[in-house]
Amino acid sequence: GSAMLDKTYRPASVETRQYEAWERAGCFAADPASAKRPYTIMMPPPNVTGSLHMGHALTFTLQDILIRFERMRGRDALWQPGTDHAGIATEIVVASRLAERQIDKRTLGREAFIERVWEWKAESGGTITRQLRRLGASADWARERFTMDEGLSAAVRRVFVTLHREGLIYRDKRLVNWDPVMHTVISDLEVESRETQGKLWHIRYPLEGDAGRFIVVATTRPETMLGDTGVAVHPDDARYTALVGKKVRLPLVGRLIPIVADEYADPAMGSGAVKITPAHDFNDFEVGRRHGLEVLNIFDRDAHMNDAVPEKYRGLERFAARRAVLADLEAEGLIEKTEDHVLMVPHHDRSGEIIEPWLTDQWFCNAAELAKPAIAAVESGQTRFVPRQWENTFFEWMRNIQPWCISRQLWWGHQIPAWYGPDGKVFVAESEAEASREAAAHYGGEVALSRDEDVLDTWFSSALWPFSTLGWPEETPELKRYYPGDVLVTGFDIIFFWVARMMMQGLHFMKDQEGRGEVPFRTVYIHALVRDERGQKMSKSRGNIIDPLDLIDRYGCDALRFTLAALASPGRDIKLAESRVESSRNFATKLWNAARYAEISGCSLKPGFDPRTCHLTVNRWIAGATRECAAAVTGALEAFRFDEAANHLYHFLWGSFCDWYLEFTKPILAGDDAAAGAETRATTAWVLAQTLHLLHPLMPFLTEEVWQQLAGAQVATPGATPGAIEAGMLIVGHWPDLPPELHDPAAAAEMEALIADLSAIRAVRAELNIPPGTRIAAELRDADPAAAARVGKYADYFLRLARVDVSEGAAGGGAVQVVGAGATFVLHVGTIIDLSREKTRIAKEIERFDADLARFAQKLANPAFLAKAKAEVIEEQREREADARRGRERLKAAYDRIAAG
RNA sequence: GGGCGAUUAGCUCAGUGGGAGAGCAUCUCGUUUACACCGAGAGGGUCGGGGGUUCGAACCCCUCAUCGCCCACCA
Repeated sequence: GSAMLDKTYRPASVETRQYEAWERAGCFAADPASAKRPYTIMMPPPNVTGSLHMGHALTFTLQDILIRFERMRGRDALWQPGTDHAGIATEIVVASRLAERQIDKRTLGREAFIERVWEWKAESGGTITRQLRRLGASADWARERFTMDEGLSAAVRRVFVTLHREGLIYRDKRLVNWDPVMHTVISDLEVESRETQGKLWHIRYPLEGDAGRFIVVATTRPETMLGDTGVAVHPDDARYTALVGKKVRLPLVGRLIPIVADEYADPAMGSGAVKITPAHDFNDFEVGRRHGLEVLNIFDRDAHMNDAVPEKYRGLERFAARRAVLADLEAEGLIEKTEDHVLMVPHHDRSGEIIEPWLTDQWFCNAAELAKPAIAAVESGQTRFVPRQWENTFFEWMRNIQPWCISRQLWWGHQIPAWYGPDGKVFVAESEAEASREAAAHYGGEVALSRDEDVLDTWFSSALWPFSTLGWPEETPELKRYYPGDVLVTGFDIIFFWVARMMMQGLHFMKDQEGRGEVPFRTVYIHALVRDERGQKMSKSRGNIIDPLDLIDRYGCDALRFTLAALASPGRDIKLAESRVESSRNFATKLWNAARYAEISGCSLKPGFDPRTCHLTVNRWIAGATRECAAAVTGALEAFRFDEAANHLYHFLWGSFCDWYLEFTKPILAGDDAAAGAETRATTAWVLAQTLHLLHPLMPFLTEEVWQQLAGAQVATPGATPGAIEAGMLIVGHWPDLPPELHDPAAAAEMEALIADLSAIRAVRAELNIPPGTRIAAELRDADPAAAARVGKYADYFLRLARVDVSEGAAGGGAVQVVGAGATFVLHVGTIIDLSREKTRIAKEIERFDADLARFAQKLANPAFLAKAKAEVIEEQREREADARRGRERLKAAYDRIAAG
């Protein structure tokens, strides 16, 4: 063997070394030429300038678990990594870094600014991928992509041009969500409504030609009255029927505007009359359209008043304008009343700025059309969501989807491939040369074209990720082999932003041999968000951020990974408590020491060893338990139950293997029976090896380290890359597929009964404070044959693990009665304990049995139960009642004996 | 306003019709050579309230309460 393992596992020294070894040996690389079945996960590309947070740690841990699991199951695993240029987010970061140095983005100019962004990417772009490596992510880094790579940019242009030709991308003048500080439009999804304490002002609008009479409208945004072009009342509102068709004179402005009847007006709200500002409110826009009202834009792109308003308000920014308007209305006695009012104010989720509905020309994508096949694909199960409930969320949004505004007035991103001729005619093409040719053909000669200055929404390129990363529009072997992906793992917060759009684009552009659209992934696994231990969202402002790298430093990567997996129950947020990570670290140490013990005890893996050939019950038992654990872990991972996989492994390794099996077998290893010793050593090593395999996806570093120190070099793994074979790496090992015959029911029953006996005796000893070192003579009473045989067979276990000598005869003094599995143990404790205390203890236990018996009796005496319950349920209840009765009888006998002295 | 989810031990959470569980924390005992990041034990819960279905409910249905999230045009 190898050098003896250190006393404790030191993650830091192991992690870097193992990771580099894996990468060097090519273990992460997918192999398009392989005969294996492919397995693909597209990594959701993190922001290129980002750094690892707990949400990343969770999502990438889960993905890595799946990738390692399937790789070990013999699949050609591709985990496609990359980063996203994250248009707005990155532009904001770079602009504010420049602002710190008193440099204004706009003064700098477009080209220079973009250069600065590329510099910033070069500087910080490697951070996130370095951190992913520290997390153990086994992604195929040689295939790393960036959404603004030339290849991916070409894919973006091809998609844009194609959809435009198909009429699914078009230019339109509509109200959009405008950020007046960043000077860009954003999509509906990027608007975040925030509850705000505001006021509701009731304003009198004088009726034309009817001096002294008013119609009162209520508004939360009085400054927009300068752009009012109508007042709406409900057609059935009797109060206003006579006024419909009449006009009001707009205060401060003097324009005459009509009163129209529209169902939008809610008679129950305010006065029942509502001012209509079509250019600055989405609802009003629709009302205006229905009644042919003028659309009067009163804001410029900074949300300052423009020349459409009376001179005194021009140039005022929106809140200054509000104050001025209110003051003037007040002065004219036109404010009827003011109420406090809570309203939802739209903000840009990135910049935090208050959004202004504003009328502009933008590029839109006909999402409703693209959504149809995506909806059908989920309905038919071609793509399924796990947990299932998220399909409803997906459907709800997709069935009510609005046109997707895809242009942004930013600089960092894919510039829209559209060029304008002198007369404004647009030429959409994949390159400027192509646009020029088209223009020349159109105009009958060379003309100067100007390119559309806008860039595309970041999510436009992310939507293509499942195929653009594989080389599309080229027909690469990768594209053919790795599309569609198997699983997409992500949080619910980007189902709309990303998942839905990948579905739309994938189905539209990727076709199978029959020409039908192909989904980008078969399964969407949606995980929860990570919160702090009190359930609060982690945020800088709350100061409750837990840095995953900090946890990795202090507890090891495997401890963090195991914790996240164990907490990843479906449909629930993850509240991360550090104590949980500590407990996982302890688990890692436990495994480390079990392996160390195996090494010290000479338990080395025997190639070709088959545990079915074991003779000793204890070995047959643990081999069966290993197979049960393997089956449970495999099933759990197949079902994305990372939590169950973690828990099964925890209990098997710590409980069954360490607490019982290793303790049971110590005397065998120390004993004279060479055959028994050899069998047990081989079994111990075998169980450990299976466990290392099963645990590897969750704790890759520790398991790899232990594997190589204990067994790795001796066991070649067919099918692995040459470097990995040579190194005997666990990462490319074979996932345990253990035969069901390993489970030996008789051996399991015997060992479980033994464990029950020992536990019962230990509990009583502890309860009666019998010193642990005190050996006690014991004899059996009322034993059934199986129990008698078992106790005889395992006398040395009773001695060592429960400190009772079952072979010694009776001695004098007080006796303690312990009910085990099928027998009573009479412990001759001499004068160690107080008999009255023992009587009390037994009486308490009898009470417990009585309570159980009463329940069983009631149930079994119930004719309805006997008539309607399933036969096996009744039988089970009968057996349990019989067990309880036997237990009680033994205790009662014991009690009587004590009472009799 | 609509929708979804949660409510089980002090804390964090498993448990989809038939014996209420785990980890951590607490308490007791113990350093017997893998491990004190350990071992052996113990205490602790009318499973949010109410109603219903059922022979039987933590689990299914209804209802209420509280908390969280998502969507939405309430001026």
